[in-house]
Amino acid sequence: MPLAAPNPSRLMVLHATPDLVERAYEALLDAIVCGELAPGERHTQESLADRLGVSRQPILQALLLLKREGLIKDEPGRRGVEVQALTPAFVQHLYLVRGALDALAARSAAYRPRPELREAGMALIRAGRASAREGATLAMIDADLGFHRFIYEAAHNPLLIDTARIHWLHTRRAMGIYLGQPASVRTVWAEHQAILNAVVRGDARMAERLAREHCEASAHIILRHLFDKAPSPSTATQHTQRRRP
Amino acid sequence: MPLAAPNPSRLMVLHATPDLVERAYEALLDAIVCGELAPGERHTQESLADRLGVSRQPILQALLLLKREGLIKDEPGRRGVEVQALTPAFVQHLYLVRGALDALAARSAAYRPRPELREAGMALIRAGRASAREGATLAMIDADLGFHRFIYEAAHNPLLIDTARIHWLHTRRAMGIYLGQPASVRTVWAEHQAILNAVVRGDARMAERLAREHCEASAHIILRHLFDKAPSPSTATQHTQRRRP
DNA sequence: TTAGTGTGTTCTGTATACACAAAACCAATC
DNA sequence: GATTGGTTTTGTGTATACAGAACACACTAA
Repeated sequence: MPLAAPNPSRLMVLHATPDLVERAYEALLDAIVCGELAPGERHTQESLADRLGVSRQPILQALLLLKREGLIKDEPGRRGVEVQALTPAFVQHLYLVRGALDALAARSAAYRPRPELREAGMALIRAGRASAREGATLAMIDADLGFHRFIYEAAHNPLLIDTARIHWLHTRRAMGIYLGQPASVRTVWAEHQAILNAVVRGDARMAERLAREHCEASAHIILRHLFDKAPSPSTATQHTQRRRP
Repeated sequence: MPLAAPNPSRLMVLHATPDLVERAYEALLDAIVCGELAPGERHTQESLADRLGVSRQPILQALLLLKREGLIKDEPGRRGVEVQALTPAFVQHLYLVRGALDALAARSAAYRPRPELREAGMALIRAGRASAREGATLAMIDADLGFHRFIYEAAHNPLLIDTARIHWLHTRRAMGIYLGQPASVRTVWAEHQAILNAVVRGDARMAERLAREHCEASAHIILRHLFDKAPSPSTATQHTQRRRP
Protein backbone atom coordinates (compact mmCIF):
# COMPACT_ATOMS: atom_id res chain seq x y z
CA MET A 1 0.00 0.00 0.00
CA PRO A 2 2.52 2.62 -1.09
CA LEU A 3 1.42 6.23 -1.13
CA ALA A 4 1.29 7.12 -4.83
CA ALA A 5 3.58 9.93 -5.79
CA PRO A 6 1.94 13.03 -7.28
CA ASN A 7 1.57 12.56 -10.98
CA PRO A 8 3.92 15.02 -12.69
CA SER A 9 2.96 14.01 -16.21
CA ARG A 10 0.30 16.65 -16.82
CA LEU A 11 0.98 19.99 -18.31
CA MET A 12 -1.01 23.07 -17.43
CA VAL A 13 -1.21 21.56 -13.98
CA LEU A 14 -4.02 22.87 -11.90
CA HIS A 15 -3.01 21.33 -8.61
CA ALA A 16 0.38 19.79 -9.12
CA THR A 17 0.40 18.10 -5.72
CA PRO A 18 -2.77 16.47 -4.53
CA ASP A 19 -3.11 16.72 -0.78
CA LEU A 20 -1.70 14.09 1.49
CA VAL A 21 -5.28 13.36 2.54
CA GLU A 22 -6.27 12.89 -1.09
CA ARG A 23 -3.41 10.52 -1.64
CA ALA A 24 -4.08 8.71 1.62
CA TYR A 25 -7.72 8.41 0.62
CA GLU A 26 -6.80 6.87 -2.72
CA ALA A 27 -4.28 4.53 -1.17
CA LEU A 28 -6.73 3.28 1.44
CA LEU A 29 -9.43 2.95 -1.18
CA ASP A 30 -7.21 0.84 -3.39
CA ALA A 31 -6.23 -1.27 -0.43
CA ILE A 32 -9.88 -1.89 0.39
CA VAL A 33 -10.89 -2.62 -3.17
CA CYS A 34 -8.08 -5.07 -3.80
CA GLY A 35 -8.65 -6.77 -0.47
CA GLU A 36 -5.37 -5.79 1.16
CA LEU A 37 -7.47 -4.25 3.93
CA ALA A 38 -10.11 -6.83 4.73
CA PRO A 39 -13.16 -6.83 7.00
CA GLY A 40 -12.57 -8.19 10.47
CA GLU A 41 -9.18 -6.59 10.89
CA ARG A 42 -8.66 -3.83 13.41
CA HIS A 43 -6.64 -0.85 12.30
CA THR A 44 -5.62 2.21 14.25
CA GLN A 45 -4.94 5.59 12.79
CA GLU A 46 -1.34 5.27 13.86
CA SER A 47 -0.78 1.90 12.21
CA LEU A 48 -2.19 3.19 8.94
CA ALA A 49 -0.19 6.38 9.26
CA ASP A 50 3.01 4.42 9.76
CA ARG A 51 2.19 2.18 6.84
CA LEU A 52 1.77 5.17 4.57
CA GLY A 53 4.59 7.15 6.07
CA VAL A 54 2.57 10.19 7.09
CA SER A 55 1.26 11.60 10.33
CA ARG A 56 -2.13 10.75 11.78
CA GLN A 57 -3.73 13.94 10.58
CA PRO A 58 -4.21 13.09 6.89
CA ILE A 59 -5.28 9.58 7.83
CA LEU A 60 -7.89 10.94 10.20
CA GLN A 61 -9.39 12.99 7.41
CA ALA A 62 -9.24 10.23 4.83
CA LEU A 63 -10.96 7.89 7.26
CA LEU A 64 -13.65 10.49 7.80
CA LEU A 65 -14.41 10.44 4.10
CA LEU A 66 -14.34 6.65 3.85
CA LYS A 67 -16.68 6.42 6.82
CA ARG A 68 -19.15 8.74 5.15
CA GLU A 69 -19.01 6.63 2.04
CA GLY A 70 -19.76 3.48 3.98
CA LEU A 71 -16.52 1.70 3.20
CA ILE A 72 -15.24 1.53 6.75
CA LYS A 73 -16.75 1.79 10.20
CA ASP A 74 -15.58 2.58 13.69
CA GLU A 75 -14.86 -0.24 16.04
CA PRO A 76 -17.03 -0.12 19.15
CA GLY A 77 -15.29 1.98 21.77
CA ARG A 78 -12.57 4.08 20.22
CA ARG A 79 -10.63 0.97 19.42
CA GLY A 80 -9.77 1.69 15.80
CA VAL A 81 -11.46 1.15 12.53
CA GLU A 82 -12.51 -1.75 10.31
CA VAL A 83 -13.58 -2.10 6.71
CA GLN A 84 -17.24 -2.82 6.16
CA ALA A 85 -18.20 -6.32 5.14
CA LEU A 86 -19.87 -6.75 1.79
CA THR A 87 -23.18 -8.44 2.52
CA PRO A 88 -25.63 -9.83 -0.03
CA ALA A 89 -28.24 -7.37 1.17
CA PHE A 90 -25.88 -4.47 0.58
CA VAL A 91 -25.05 -5.62 -2.94
CA GLN A 92 -28.74 -5.96 -3.72
CA HIS A 93 -29.38 -2.44 -2.46
CA LEU A 94 -26.40 -1.22 -4.41
CA TYR A 95 -27.64 -2.59 -7.69
CA LEU A 96 -31.16 -1.31 -7.13
CA VAL A 97 -29.85 2.23 -6.79
CA ARG A 98 -27.40 1.79 -9.63
CA GLY A 99 -30.25 0.60 -11.81
CA ALA A 100 -32.14 3.81 -11.23
CA LEU A 101 -29.08 5.96 -11.89
CA ASP A 102 -27.90 3.99 -14.91
CA ALA A 103 -31.37 4.23 -16.40
CA LEU A 104 -31.42 7.99 -15.95
CA ALA A 105 -27.95 8.31 -17.43
CA ALA A 106 -28.86 6.28 -20.50
CA ARG A 107 -32.10 8.15 -20.98
CA SER A 108 -30.44 11.52 -20.64
CA ALA A 109 -27.62 10.54 -22.97
CA ALA A 110 -30.14 9.42 -25.60
CA TYR A 111 -32.31 12.49 -25.30
CA ARG A 112 -31.44 13.29 -28.90
CA PRO A 113 -29.56 11.27 -31.54
CA ARG A 114 -25.83 11.21 -30.75
CA PRO A 115 -23.99 10.01 -33.85
CA GLU A 116 -20.84 11.70 -32.57
CA LEU A 117 -20.65 9.15 -29.73
CA ARG A 118 -20.52 6.06 -31.95
CA GLU A 119 -16.77 6.20 -32.57
CA ALA A 120 -15.64 6.51 -28.95
CA GLY A 121 -18.26 4.08 -27.72
CA MET A 122 -17.24 1.42 -30.22
CA ALA A 123 -13.62 1.84 -29.20
CA LEU A 124 -14.51 1.20 -25.57
CA ILE A 125 -16.51 -1.87 -26.50
CA ARG A 126 -13.72 -3.25 -28.63
CA ALA A 127 -11.25 -2.71 -25.80
CA GLY A 128 -13.59 -4.40 -23.36
CA ARG A 129 -14.07 -7.41 -25.60
CA ALA A 130 -10.31 -7.65 -26.07
CA SER A 131 -9.60 -7.68 -22.35
CA ALA A 132 -12.36 -10.26 -21.93
CA ARG A 133 -10.72 -12.50 -24.53
CA GLU A 134 -7.38 -12.20 -22.79
CA GLY A 135 -8.95 -12.96 -19.44
CA ALA A 136 -7.37 -9.87 -17.93
CA THR A 137 -9.85 -9.55 -15.12
CA LEU A 138 -8.68 -6.27 -13.67
CA ALA A 139 -8.70 -4.71 -17.11
CA MET A 140 -12.14 -6.18 -17.66
CA ILE A 141 -13.51 -4.49 -14.59
CA ASP A 142 -12.01 -1.17 -15.56
CA ALA A 143 -13.36 -1.53 -19.07
CA ASP A 144 -16.83 -2.23 -17.76
CA LEU A 145 -16.80 0.75 -15.45
CA GLY A 146 -15.24 2.81 -18.22
CA PHE A 147 -18.13 2.13 -20.52
CA HIS A 148 -20.68 3.09 -17.91
CA ARG A 149 -18.77 6.25 -17.10
CA PHE A 150 -18.83 7.06 -20.80
CA ILE A 151 -22.63 6.88 -20.81
CA TYR A 152 -22.82 8.99 -17.68
CA GLU A 153 -20.60 11.63 -19.19
CA ALA A 154 -22.74 11.67 -22.30
CA ALA A 155 -25.67 12.58 -20.07
CA HIS A 156 -24.04 15.94 -19.27
CA ASN A 157 -25.19 15.94 -15.69
CA PRO A 158 -22.29 16.47 -13.29
CA LEU A 159 -24.43 15.86 -10.24
CA LEU A 160 -25.40 12.47 -11.62
CA ILE A 161 -21.74 11.50 -11.88
CA ASP A 162 -21.04 12.75 -8.39
CA THR A 163 -23.96 10.74 -7.10
CA ALA A 164 -22.85 7.56 -8.82
CA ARG A 165 -19.21 7.87 -7.81
CA ILE A 166 -19.63 6.06 -4.51
CA HIS A 167 -21.64 3.35 -6.19
CA TRP A 168 -18.86 2.77 -8.63
CA LEU A 169 -16.44 2.31 -5.75
CA HIS A 170 -18.68 -0.29 -4.17
CA THR A 171 -19.23 -1.97 -7.51
CA ARG A 172 -15.55 -2.11 -8.18
CA ARG A 173 -14.98 -3.69 -4.82
CA ALA A 174 -17.73 -6.25 -5.37
CA MET A 175 -16.43 -7.13 -8.81
CA GLY A 176 -12.86 -7.32 -7.57
CA ILE A 177 -13.79 -10.03 -5.14
CA TYR A 178 -14.67 -12.60 -7.73
CA LEU A 179 -11.49 -11.94 -9.67
CA GLY A 180 -10.92 -14.42 -12.39
CA GLN A 181 -14.37 -15.67 -13.25
CA PRO A 182 -14.91 -14.43 -16.79
CA ALA A 183 -18.49 -15.68 -16.90
CA SER A 184 -21.14 -14.15 -19.08
CA VAL A 185 -18.73 -11.52 -20.29
CA ARG A 186 -19.89 -11.92 -23.83
CA THR A 187 -23.50 -11.11 -22.97
CA VAL A 188 -22.30 -8.15 -20.93
CA TRP A 189 -20.62 -6.57 -23.90
CA ALA A 190 -23.49 -7.41 -26.20
CA GLU A 191 -25.71 -5.52 -23.79
CA HIS A 192 -23.34 -2.59 -23.78
CA GLN A 193 -23.45 -2.60 -27.56
CA ALA A 194 -27.23 -2.47 -27.53
CA ILE A 195 -27.24 0.42 -25.08
CA LEU A 196 -24.76 2.35 -27.19
CA ASN A 197 -26.86 1.76 -30.31
CA ALA A 198 -29.96 3.12 -28.60
CA VAL A 199 -28.06 6.18 -27.41
CA VAL A 200 -26.55 6.85 -30.82
CA ARG A 201 -29.91 6.75 -32.55
CA GLY A 202 -31.55 8.81 -29.78
CA ASP A 203 -34.02 6.21 -28.59
CA ALA A 204 -34.25 7.35 -24.98
CA ARG A 205 -36.96 4.94 -23.94
CA MET A 206 -35.08 1.93 -25.27
CA ALA A 207 -31.77 3.11 -23.81
CA GLU A 208 -33.37 3.45 -20.42
CA ARG A 209 -34.94 0.00 -20.57
CA LEU A 210 -31.76 -1.67 -21.75
CA ALA A 211 -29.68 0.02 -19.08
CA ARG A 212 -32.06 -1.12 -16.37
CA GLU A 213 -32.15 -4.68 -17.65
CA HIS A 214 -28.38 -4.74 -18.00
CA CYS A 215 -28.06 -3.67 -14.39
CA GLU A 216 -30.43 -6.38 -13.24
CA ALA A 217 -28.49 -9.00 -15.17
CA SER A 218 -25.21 -7.78 -13.69
CA ALA A 219 -26.69 -7.92 -10.21
CA HIS A 220 -27.64 -11.54 -10.74
CA ILE A 221 -24.16 -12.45 -11.94
CA ILE A 222 -22.41 -10.68 -9.11
CA LEU A 223 -24.67 -12.08 -6.44
CA ARG A 224 -24.35 -15.59 -7.76
CA HIS A 225 -20.58 -15.38 -7.84
CA LEU A 226 -20.16 -13.59 -4.56
CA PHE A 227 -22.53 -15.55 -2.44
CA ASP A 228 -23.28 -18.58 -4.54
CA LYS A 229 -26.99 -18.12 -4.39
CA ALA A 230 -29.72 -16.43 -6.34
CA PRO A 231 -30.81 -13.04 -5.08
CA SER A 232 -33.76 -13.18 -2.75
CA PRO A 233 -36.99 -12.27 -4.51
CA SER A 234 -37.90 -9.73 -1.85
CA THR A 235 -35.64 -6.99 -3.12
CA ALA A 236 -33.51 -7.78 -6.11
CA THR A 237 -36.32 -8.74 -8.42
CA GLN A 238 -38.51 -5.80 -7.58
CA HIS A 239 -37.86 -4.39 -11.03
CA THR A 240 -39.18 -7.26 -12.97
CA GLN A 241 -42.40 -7.95 -11.17
CA ARG A 242 -45.52 -6.42 -12.64
CA ARG A 243 -43.70 -5.72 -15.84
CA ARG A 244 -46.95 -6.53 -17.59
CA PRO A 245 -49.61 -5.56 -15.12
CA MET B 1 -24.45 30.52 13.65
CA PRO B 2 -24.10 29.13 17.15
CA LEU B 3 -22.54 25.72 17.56
CA ALA B 4 -25.42 23.54 18.75
CA ALA B 5 -24.82 21.92 22.10
CA PRO B 6 -24.82 18.14 22.20
CA ASN B 7 -28.33 16.89 22.64
CA PRO B 8 -28.57 15.33 26.11
CA SER B 9 -32.21 14.32 25.76
CA ARG B 10 -31.66 10.76 24.56
CA LEU B 11 -31.39 7.84 26.87
CA MET B 12 -29.42 4.75 25.98
CA VAL B 13 -27.03 7.17 24.37
CA LEU B 14 -24.74 5.63 21.81
CA HIS B 15 -22.49 8.62 21.25
CA ALA B 16 -23.46 11.19 23.81
CA THR B 17 -21.27 13.89 22.30
CA PRO B 18 -21.18 14.29 18.56
CA ASP B 19 -17.76 15.36 17.42
CA LEU B 20 -16.84 18.97 17.10
CA VAL B 21 -16.47 18.33 13.38
CA GLU B 22 -19.98 16.90 13.25
CA ARG B 23 -21.36 19.92 15.05
CA ALA B 24 -19.32 22.31 12.94
CA TYR B 25 -20.58 20.53 9.83
CA GLU B 26 -24.19 20.90 10.93
CA ALA B 27 -23.71 24.53 11.88
CA LEU B 28 -22.10 25.43 8.56
CA LEU B 29 -24.76 23.49 6.71
CA ASP B 30 -27.55 25.35 8.47
CA ALA B 31 -25.82 28.63 7.77
CA ILE B 32 -25.60 27.79 4.08
CA VAL B 33 -29.16 26.57 3.83
CA CYS B 34 -30.64 29.57 5.56
CA GLY B 35 -28.51 31.97 3.55
CA GLU B 36 -26.39 33.26 6.41
CA LEU B 37 -23.37 32.11 4.41
CA ALA B 38 -24.01 33.30 0.88
CA PRO B 39 -22.18 32.79 -2.41
CA GLY B 40 -19.67 35.46 -3.29
CA GLU B 41 -18.36 35.85 0.21
CA ARG B 42 -14.82 34.79 1.07
CA HIS B 43 -14.34 32.87 4.28
CA THR B 44 -11.15 31.60 5.83
CA GLN B 45 -10.86 28.61 8.10
CA GLU B 46 -9.80 30.91 10.88
CA SER B 47 -12.76 33.27 10.55
CA LEU B 48 -15.18 30.37 10.64
CA ALA B 49 -13.32 28.82 13.54
CA ASP B 50 -13.56 32.05 15.49
CA ARG B 51 -17.21 32.39 14.69
CA LEU B 52 -17.91 28.92 16.04
CA GLY B 53 -15.49 29.15 18.90
CA VAL B 54 -13.35 26.18 17.99
CA SER B 55 -9.92 25.65 16.53
CA ARG B 56 -9.24 25.38 12.82
CA GLN B 57 -8.97 21.62 12.91
CA PRO B 58 -12.66 20.67 13.10
CA ILE B 59 -13.48 23.39 10.59
CA LEU B 60 -10.92 22.02 8.16
CA GLN B 61 -12.58 18.62 8.31
CA ALA B 62 -16.12 19.95 8.08
CA LEU B 63 -15.13 21.99 5.04
CA LEU B 64 -13.63 18.89 3.48
CA LEU B 65 -17.01 17.18 3.74
CA LEU B 66 -18.93 20.17 2.44
CA LYS B 67 -16.55 20.42 -0.50
CA ARG B 68 -17.15 16.80 -1.40
CA GLU B 69 -20.87 17.39 -1.26
CA GLY B 70 -20.63 20.34 -3.62
CA LEU B 71 -21.91 22.92 -1.19
CA ILE B 72 -18.75 24.98 -1.04
CA LYS B 73 -15.69 25.41 -3.18
CA ASP B 74 -12.13 26.60 -2.78
CA GLU B 75 -11.28 30.11 -3.81
CA PRO B 76 -8.64 30.19 -6.51
CA GLY B 77 -5.23 30.27 -4.87
CA ARG B 78 -5.48 29.18 -1.25
CA ARG B 79 -7.45 32.28 -0.43
CA GLY B 80 -10.27 30.72 1.52
CA VAL B 81 -13.55 29.17 0.67
CA GLU B 82 -16.89 30.23 -0.79
CA VAL B 83 -20.34 28.68 -0.93
CA GLN B 84 -21.39 27.39 -4.33
CA ALA B 85 -23.94 29.41 -6.22
CA LEU B 86 -27.26 27.77 -6.98
CA THR B 87 -27.62 27.91 -10.76
CA PRO B 88 -30.67 26.95 -12.81
CA ALA B 89 -28.67 24.22 -14.51
CA PHE B 90 -27.72 22.76 -11.17
CA VAL B 91 -31.30 22.73 -9.94
CA GLN B 92 -32.41 21.01 -13.12
CA HIS B 93 -29.74 18.37 -12.70
CA LEU B 94 -30.70 18.01 -9.08
CA TYR B 95 -34.32 17.31 -9.84
CA LEU B 96 -33.50 14.87 -12.61
CA VAL B 97 -31.49 12.74 -10.20
CA ARG B 98 -34.04 13.15 -7.45
CA GLY B 99 -36.71 12.01 -9.85
CA ALA B 100 -34.88 8.77 -10.47
CA LEU B 101 -34.26 8.17 -6.77
CA ASP B 102 -37.77 9.16 -5.68
CA ALA B 103 -39.22 6.83 -8.26
CA LEU B 104 -37.11 3.95 -7.02
CA ALA B 105 -38.04 4.72 -3.42
CA ALA B 106 -41.75 4.78 -4.20
CA ARG B 107 -41.56 1.61 -6.24
CA SER B 108 -39.60 -0.23 -3.57
CA ALA B 109 -41.93 0.98 -0.84
CA ALA B 110 -44.94 -0.24 -2.80
CA TYR B 111 -43.42 -3.60 -3.65
CA ARG B 112 -46.20 -5.22 -1.62
CA PRO B 113 -49.33 -3.72 -0.04
CA ARG B 114 -48.40 -1.69 3.04
CA PRO B 115 -51.57 -1.04 5.03
CA GLU B 116 -49.47 -0.47 8.14
CA LEU B 117 -48.10 2.72 6.60
CA ARG B 118 -51.45 4.43 6.14
CA GLU B 119 -51.68 5.80 9.66
CA ALA B 120 -48.24 7.43 9.84
CA GLY B 121 -48.43 8.66 6.28
CA MET B 122 -51.78 10.33 6.82
CA ALA B 123 -50.44 12.02 9.93
CA LEU B 124 -47.56 13.50 7.95
CA ILE B 125 -49.91 14.70 5.26
CA ARG B 126 -52.24 16.29 7.78
CA ALA B 127 -49.32 18.05 9.43
CA GLY B 128 -48.08 19.26 6.08
CA ARG B 129 -51.45 20.62 5.11
CA ALA B 130 -51.73 22.37 8.46
CA SER B 131 -48.40 24.10 8.11
CA ALA B 132 -49.39 25.08 4.56
CA ARG B 133 -52.59 26.66 5.86
CA GLU B 134 -50.69 28.61 8.49
CA GLY B 135 -48.16 29.76 5.92
CA ALA B 136 -45.31 28.54 8.10
CA THR B 137 -42.84 28.22 5.28
CA LEU B 138 -39.99 26.64 7.18
CA ALA B 139 -42.33 24.08 8.67
CA MET B 140 -43.73 23.50 5.19
CA ILE B 141 -40.32 22.67 3.82
CA ASP B 142 -39.58 20.32 6.66
CA ALA B 143 -42.97 18.68 6.25
CA ASP B 144 -42.35 18.15 2.55
CA LEU B 145 -38.93 16.61 3.10
CA GLY B 146 -40.35 14.64 5.99
CA PHE B 147 -42.92 13.00 3.77
CA HIS B 148 -40.33 12.06 1.19
CA ARG B 149 -38.03 10.67 3.88
CA PHE B 150 -40.96 8.60 5.07
CA ILE B 151 -41.32 7.02 1.66
CA TYR B 152 -37.59 6.39 1.46
CA GLU B 153 -37.59 4.70 4.84
CA ALA B 154 -40.49 2.53 3.76
CA ALA B 155 -38.29 1.32 0.91
CA HIS B 156 -35.93 -0.35 3.43
CA ASN B 157 -32.82 0.47 1.45
CA PRO B 158 -30.24 2.27 3.58
CA LEU B 159 -27.98 2.94 0.65
CA LEU B 160 -30.81 4.70 -1.12
CA ILE B 161 -31.23 7.03 1.83
CA ASP B 162 -27.50 7.67 1.99
CA THR B 163 -27.48 8.45 -1.69
CA ALA B 164 -30.37 10.86 -1.46
CA ARG B 165 -29.08 12.66 1.63
CA ILE B 166 -27.01 15.16 -0.31
CA HIS B 167 -29.87 15.81 -2.68
CA TRP B 168 -32.13 16.63 0.23
CA LEU B 169 -29.61 19.18 1.44
CA HIS B 170 -29.52 20.85 -1.93
CA THR B 171 -33.29 20.70 -2.21
CA ARG B 172 -33.73 22.22 1.22
CA ARG B 173 -31.41 25.02 0.23
CA ALA B 174 -33.22 25.63 -3.02
CA MET B 175 -36.59 25.65 -1.30
CA GLY B 176 -35.34 27.89 1.45
CA ILE B 177 -34.47 30.58 -1.03
CA TYR B 178 -37.99 31.29 -2.11
CA LEU B 179 -39.17 31.48 1.48
CA GLY B 180 -42.71 32.66 1.78
CA GLN B 181 -44.28 31.79 -1.54
CA PRO B 182 -46.93 29.25 -0.63
CA ALA B 183 -47.84 28.58 -4.23
CA SER B 184 -49.25 25.30 -5.44
CA VAL B 185 -48.97 23.83 -1.99
CA ARG B 186 -52.36 22.26 -2.23
CA THR B 187 -51.49 20.31 -5.34
CA VAL B 188 -48.22 19.25 -3.70
CA TRP B 189 -50.04 17.61 -0.83
CA ALA B 190 -52.66 16.12 -3.09
CA GLU B 191 -49.81 14.49 -4.98
CA HIS B 192 -48.29 13.22 -1.76
CA GLN B 193 -51.66 11.76 -0.88
CA ALA B 194 -51.85 9.94 -4.20
CA ILE B 195 -48.37 8.51 -3.75
CA LEU B 196 -49.19 7.30 -0.28
CA ASN B 197 -52.37 5.64 -1.55
CA ALA B 198 -50.46 3.79 -4.22
CA VAL B 199 -47.87 2.62 -1.70
CA VAL B 200 -50.50 1.49 0.78
CA ARG B 201 -52.31 -0.61 -1.78
CA GLY B 202 -49.06 -1.97 -3.18
CA ASP B 203 -49.33 -0.54 -6.68
CA ALA B 204 -45.63 -0.22 -7.40
CA ARG B 205 -45.98 0.87 -10.98
CA MET B 206 -48.38 3.66 -10.11
CA ALA B 207 -46.35 4.77 -7.11
CA GLU B 208 -43.26 5.05 -9.27
CA ARG B 209 -45.07 7.05 -11.93
CA LEU B 210 -46.67 9.41 -9.45
CA ALA B 211 -43.39 10.00 -7.66
CA ARG B 212 -41.67 10.84 -10.90
CA GLU B 213 -44.42 13.21 -11.99
CA HIS B 214 -44.50 14.84 -8.59
CA CYS B 215 -40.79 15.47 -8.85
CA GLU B 216 -41.16 17.01 -12.28
CA ALA B 217 -43.92 19.27 -11.05
CA SER B 218 -41.83 20.34 -8.06
CA ALA B 219 -38.92 21.10 -10.32
CA HIS B 220 -41.09 23.39 -12.41
CA ILE B 221 -42.33 25.26 -9.35
CA ILE B 222 -38.89 25.68 -7.85
CA LEU B 223 -37.32 26.80 -11.10
CA ARG B 224 -40.06 29.27 -11.79
CA HIS B 225 -39.78 30.79 -8.35
CA LEU B 226 -36.02 30.76 -8.16
CA PHE B 227 -35.19 32.07 -11.57
CA ASP B 228 -38.49 33.37 -12.85
CA LYS B 229 -38.38 31.32 -15.98
CA ALA B 230 -39.51 28.00 -17.28
CA PRO B 231 -36.92 25.24 -17.30
CA SER B 232 -35.10 24.86 -20.56
CA PRO B 233 -36.46 22.01 -22.64
CA SER B 234 -33.02 20.54 -23.17
CA THR B 235 -32.79 18.88 -19.79
CA ALA B 236 -35.66 19.39 -17.43
CA THR B 237 -38.36 18.02 -19.64
CA GLN B 238 -36.48 14.98 -20.73
CA HIS B 239 -38.84 12.86 -18.69
CA THR B 240 -41.96 13.84 -20.44
CA GLN B 241 -40.89 13.57 -24.03
CA ARG B 242 -41.71 10.35 -25.79
CA ARG B 243 -44.11 9.37 -23.08
CA ARG B 244 -46.23 7.92 -25.85
CA PRO B 245 -43.78 6.85 -28.47
C1' DT C 1 -14.83 -18.45 42.15
C1' DT C 2 -16.85 -14.06 41.20
C1' DA C 3 -18.03 -9.17 41.68
C1' DG C 4 -16.02 -4.87 42.40
C1' DT C 5 -12.42 -1.34 42.17
C1' DG C 6 -8.29 1.09 41.09
C1' DT C 7 -4.52 1.74 37.78
C1' DG C 8 -2.13 1.59 33.43
C1' DT C 9 -2.46 1.52 28.59
C1' DT C 10 -4.50 2.65 24.10
C1' DC C 11 -6.46 5.38 21.10
C1' DT C 12 -9.00 9.07 19.66
C1' DG C 13 -10.27 14.08 18.99
C1' DT C 14 -8.79 18.78 19.40
C1' DA C 15 -5.57 22.40 19.90
C1' DT C 16 -1.28 24.39 18.88
C1' DA C 17 3.04 24.95 16.27
C1' DC C 18 5.47 25.08 12.00
C1' DA C 19 6.67 25.35 7.16
C1' DC C 20 5.58 26.36 2.72
C1' DA C 21 2.78 28.45 -1.21
C1' DA C 22 0.60 32.19 -3.18
C1' DA C 23 -1.27 36.63 -3.23
C1' DA C 24 -0.50 41.55 -2.14
C1' DC C 25 2.20 45.24 -1.62
C1' DC C 26 5.85 48.35 -2.83
C1' DA C 27 9.61 50.12 -4.82
C1' DA C 28 12.74 50.69 -8.49
C1' DT C 29 13.44 50.45 -13.31
C1' DC C 30 12.54 50.92 -18.36
C1' DG D 1 2.88 55.09 -16.55
C1' DA D 2 3.41 50.16 -16.88
C1' DT D 3 6.33 46.29 -15.67
C1' DT D 4 9.61 43.80 -13.08
C1' DG D 5 11.73 42.02 -8.73
C1' DG D 6 11.88 41.43 -4.01
C1' DT D 7 9.49 41.52 0.55
C1' DT D 8 5.53 41.06 3.61
C1' DT D 9 1.25 39.12 4.68
C1' DT D 10 -2.17 35.83 4.52
C1' DG D 11 -3.83 31.21 4.68
C1' DT D 12 -3.40 26.65 4.05
C1' DG D 13 -1.75 21.71 4.99
C1' DT D 14 0.79 18.75 8.02
C1' DA D 15 3.06 17.42 12.17
C1' DT D 16 3.28 17.36 16.97
C1' DA D 17 1.48 17.94 21.69
C1' DC D 18 -2.07 17.28 24.96
C1' DA D 19 -6.24 15.83 27.40
C1' DG D 20 -9.83 12.76 28.05
C1' DA D 21 -12.53 8.35 27.15
C1' DA D 22 -12.65 3.45 27.16
C1' DC D 23 -10.74 -0.93 27.50
C1' DA D 24 -7.66 -4.34 30.00
C1' DC D 25 -5.85 -6.13 33.74
C1' DA D 26 -4.55 -6.98 38.13
C1' DC D 27 -5.72 -6.98 42.83
C1' DT D 28 -8.93 -7.14 46.67
C1' DA D 29 -12.94 -8.63 49.17
C1' DA D 30 -17.12 -11.36 49.59
